[in-house]
Amino acid sequence: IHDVARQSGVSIKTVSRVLNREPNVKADTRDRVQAAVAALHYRPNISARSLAGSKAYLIGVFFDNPSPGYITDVQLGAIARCREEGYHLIVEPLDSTAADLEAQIAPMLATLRMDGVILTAPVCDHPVVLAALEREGVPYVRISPGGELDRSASVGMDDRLAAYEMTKHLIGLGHRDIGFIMGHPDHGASRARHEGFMAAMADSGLTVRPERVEQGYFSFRSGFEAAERLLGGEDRPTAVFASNDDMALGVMAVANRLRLNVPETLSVAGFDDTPGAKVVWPQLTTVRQPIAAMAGAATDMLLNGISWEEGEAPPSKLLEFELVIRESTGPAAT
Amino acid sequence: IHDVARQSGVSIKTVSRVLNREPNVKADTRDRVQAAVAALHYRPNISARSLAGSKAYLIGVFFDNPSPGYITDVQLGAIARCREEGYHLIVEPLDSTAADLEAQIAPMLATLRMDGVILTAPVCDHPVVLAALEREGVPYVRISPGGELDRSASVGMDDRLAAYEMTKHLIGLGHRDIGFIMGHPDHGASRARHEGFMAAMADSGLTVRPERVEQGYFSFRSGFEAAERLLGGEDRPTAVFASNDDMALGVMAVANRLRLNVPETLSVAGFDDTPGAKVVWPQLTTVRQPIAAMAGAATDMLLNGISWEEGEAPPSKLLEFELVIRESTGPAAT
DNA sequence: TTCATTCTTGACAGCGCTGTCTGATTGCGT
DNA sequence: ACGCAATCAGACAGCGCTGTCAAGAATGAA
Repeated sequence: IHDVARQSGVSIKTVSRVLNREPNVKADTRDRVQAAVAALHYRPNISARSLAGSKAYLIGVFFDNPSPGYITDVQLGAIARCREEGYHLIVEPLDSTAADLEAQIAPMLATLRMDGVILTAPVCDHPVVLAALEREGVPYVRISPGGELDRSASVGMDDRLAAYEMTKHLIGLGHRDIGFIMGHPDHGASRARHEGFMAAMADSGLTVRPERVEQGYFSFRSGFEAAERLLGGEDRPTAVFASNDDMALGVMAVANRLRLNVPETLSVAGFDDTPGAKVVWPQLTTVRQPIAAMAGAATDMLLNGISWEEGEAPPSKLLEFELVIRESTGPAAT
Repeated sequence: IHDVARQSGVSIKTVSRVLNREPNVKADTRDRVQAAVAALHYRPNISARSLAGSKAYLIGVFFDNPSPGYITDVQLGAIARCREEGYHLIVEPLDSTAADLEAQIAPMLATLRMDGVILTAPVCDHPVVLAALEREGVPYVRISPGGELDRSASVGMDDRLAAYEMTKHLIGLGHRDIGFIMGHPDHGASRARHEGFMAAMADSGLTVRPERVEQGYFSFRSGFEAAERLLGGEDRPTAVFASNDDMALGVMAVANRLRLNVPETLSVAGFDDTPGAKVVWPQLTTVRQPIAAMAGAATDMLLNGISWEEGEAPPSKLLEFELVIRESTGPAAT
């Protein structure tokens, strides 16, 4: 507080200056102030700072019930960057199906005056949420948005390419008849993954029978049910590629029940590399998303200030994914 | 802001009074103010409130890398209560093995001046964390603490009884030779669960051979390795009770690999009822912890103010658990 | 009716910082 | 030496609320 100013023999404004790393402070005075700060264990009060200044030192993370592993990773990635800059993370789960979404979010935005918010699927594509954010003038960056890429900054990965490569991996193993389980239609990544799958099949001269593509919803149960339809009869694919791990786990469960050996009789591939992927036997071949890194990059954008010219594309960043080949995929049965 | 006061023809102090539900405001004026608030979409600024007043409207959640499902549930449970009171949740992952833990936490406590923090295992038993909290005078409540129950308020469940009942369930199924995998020694619940197991065995006149109790660390891998030791030889138990689901999943993986049918040849029981429990086949018999409810109760305590007389026990709340009997346990092979 | 008591409201200071502006000092070219 | 620009430091107001206190209105008892 003022004690620091007194102890180092400067005005409180100068203390404020060194705390905020403002220019035009002699190295000598800066050192004196920093010494006093350390000696007195002084810590600026965040409320006072945000009231007086323009920054709130708060970053928000909005999500709606995606997998726990996903959101934990996002939080960890974001926090790591926040810490370095003295920011803190506010988490706000949203119910995107609620009728009063607007009423939930608008007051929060107004009271908190956060410096930015990170949006994950599916709220990152929810028009009400985006509109509220824009109206309140809160910068936001979306992680893996499903569309309107030029509406805001975003970070993500090339879901299409990842699905393409995974499909190619399966084809390389000799699979010709591959089942695919789509993700939740509200998640933008679902479409990209589906496209990647279709493209890889087409590029390899393989046709996909319509009944080999099932709609899923990213949940274990939906994967389970889709797999029952896919694998129930005599005429079944030799591999199934599910749009996320939870659904792939559902496929494994069905395979187990049907006594189809994985990977000898049936190969199974997932997407996301959630902790669950290593928890089954055999362990799941999947795609590793750099979730924490994406959240970190999003935080960086927010912290550094995002802005772009009218008519130009907003900043966006595509991070590298990685195919994780484990035991659940193998050569096609001949 | 002031507009509300003007529009409703009262002073800004009166507006503040109705906003804070203070007594001694005529119903008539209150209605007028509320109408103006609604009309103007006025939302009080949280920084100004906490700077001027004594509340920060912020609750913290500290955790160190427990399972994602667990911390997500905690957050959800806490947020639900926070929302009703206009509070917000700050999440702070901690690295309890870091040497500079103190340096991480003290500044944060001082700058944020949170109204309370919720501690989960294992940080809820970390002396440095507790000391820092007490020094800064920040109220905290611990979820499932491992000891020093009279040091702070806490909420939890009866881990010992739950383990006791699960063991009885296994015994009731005819199992006499049961393996047990202990949890992480740093987590307080581990000891209670172990005790419950031992007590149930003893009460049923069963002896536990030392080699039937393995040390685990709550991770899938540790469960996997413990299970390899437990099930590797010819002389194996007919059931394994793991101290949490992740380890139980490890047991299932080993069973799968060893071609031991679950539950015909081997029964497996877990603890926690994480999402993963339903994701394996057969689905896991486990104990459901009311995690969100515990976090909600903890939040309630913080919001209502916790205090207790010197010499008395601090408030604490034990919530109900539930045995979830699914397919992974069955009659002992005869 | 009168006075004491309670209820209801407003004026005002100030929470702990930062933004702005102004003054003091320094450096450098000539 | 002098002047001008660049650099550094301080005074001061005020961010948007709440706490305190005191004044005015209403109520009830005598």
